[in-house]
Amino acid sequence: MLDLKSLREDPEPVKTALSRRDPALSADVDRLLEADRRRRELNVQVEELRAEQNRGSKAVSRATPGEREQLIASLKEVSIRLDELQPQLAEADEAVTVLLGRLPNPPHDSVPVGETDEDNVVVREVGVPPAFGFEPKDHVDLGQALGVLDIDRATKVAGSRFAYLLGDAVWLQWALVRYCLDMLTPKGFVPVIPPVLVREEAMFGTGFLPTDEANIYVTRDDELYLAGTSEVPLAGFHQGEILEPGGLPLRLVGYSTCFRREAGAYGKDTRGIFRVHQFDKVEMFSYTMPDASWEEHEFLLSCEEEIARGLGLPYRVVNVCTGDLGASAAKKYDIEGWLPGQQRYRELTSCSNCTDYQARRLGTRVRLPEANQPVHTLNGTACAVGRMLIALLENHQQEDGSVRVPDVLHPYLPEERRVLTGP
RNA sequence: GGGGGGAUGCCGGAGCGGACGAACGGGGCGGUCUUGAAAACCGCUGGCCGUCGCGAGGCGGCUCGAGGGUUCGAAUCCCUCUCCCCCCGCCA
Repeated sequence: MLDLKSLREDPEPVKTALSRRDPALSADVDRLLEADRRRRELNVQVEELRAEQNRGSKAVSRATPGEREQLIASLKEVSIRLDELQPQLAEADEAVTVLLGRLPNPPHDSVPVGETDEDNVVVREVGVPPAFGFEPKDHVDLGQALGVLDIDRATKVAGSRFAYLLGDAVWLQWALVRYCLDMLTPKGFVPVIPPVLVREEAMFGTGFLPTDEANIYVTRDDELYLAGTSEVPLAGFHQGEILEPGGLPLRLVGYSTCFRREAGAYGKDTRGIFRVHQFDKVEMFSYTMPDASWEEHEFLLSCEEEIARGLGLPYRVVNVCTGDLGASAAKKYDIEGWLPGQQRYRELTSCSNCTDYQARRLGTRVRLPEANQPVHTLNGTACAVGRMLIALLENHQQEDGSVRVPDVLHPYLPEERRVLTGP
């Protein structure tokens, strides 16, 4: 959510920045400012009446019985006028809230303008795609042959875009999770297993509602939403709280199952487990001082790269373009890993600086001498297990169909599971 | 699922229609005293919004779990919702 006060004072920079996402947003800002003007106008009138009412009420309590009746009669007038104005104010208020809630975070100047992921800008490439002396298989062929992946049965039980992970893939998942936690906790991240069913406030606060409503599962009887990422419950953790500056930056690393409807992705990535409705993910989340988030953003990215490098994956870092940014992000880096099965780089992680956008919606502030301010929030994928399994299987496959597990995971695996050889 | 009790400021806890933004205690901050500290004493100490002012700040509104209602006036009365606690049932 934007800061309405500063937007009033100087709308142009925000309009310019938002236009880089979508030129139509400039007009939305104008509509918002108009609604805000009306709201404040009514607000002044209502507050004046209320002040009169408050003064009058005190007078009533002090008045003699004789004066009382007349005073009450004149206050009744005030009360009636308030009854007329208040619904108008409520309406104006609602208009402002809706318009404000729909505006996305203005992108940072360094974000490239573009419409789709095709327009993302490559920041750097790290590692070299492996040269196989044979035709590399994709993760579906590898996984099924190794007996660690069963998609057909998942389709029978749950429908498309689901999978069973079996045997060594399960061990591998625990190893990946431990590897990430062991790397991140010394950097100050506190491990968290959060709720994955959340209320509307958390979904709104993180910016997934209203924009991404179509991609969120909702429970029918309890009005709870299934989180598509633990970013949601991790951001909601300090909802409505005022944090002390000494406690920042505050770093959490969540582990949770994630649920996504993938509406609008029909026909896209239908093979395998690249895009599924349910997967497990280790997610970093930071709360920072308002002036420290850009530094933290680079830090989170460096953590992601450390993990990818440790696992021996060739990857590139891309600066995600305006059209591909989520509503709450001011800037986002994706790490795209090389997938030999697809012969291209695909998104493995993403890392967003949401600046004060989520914090303002969530009411998470930091106590400062002049005035309390919204903190900045950031999130970054440490390991999306499903996609990481794809990358590991495809990059570390050998001619005989076996897969070598990277050394960094060996401490977490029994010796016989350090090379996947299948049944 | 059935029955009962609650939700007040950073924390504890009073108030149960009229000077209540809220007693009292604790904590925190500042000061006096002290070589320093403790103790004692004194003072300060919620959030949000609007408005005026270049500014320090002034004025006003809202806020006693949330939203409605009654009333000239609600922390206090009524309704709905949310959450917490206790008992019974069920249960990983």
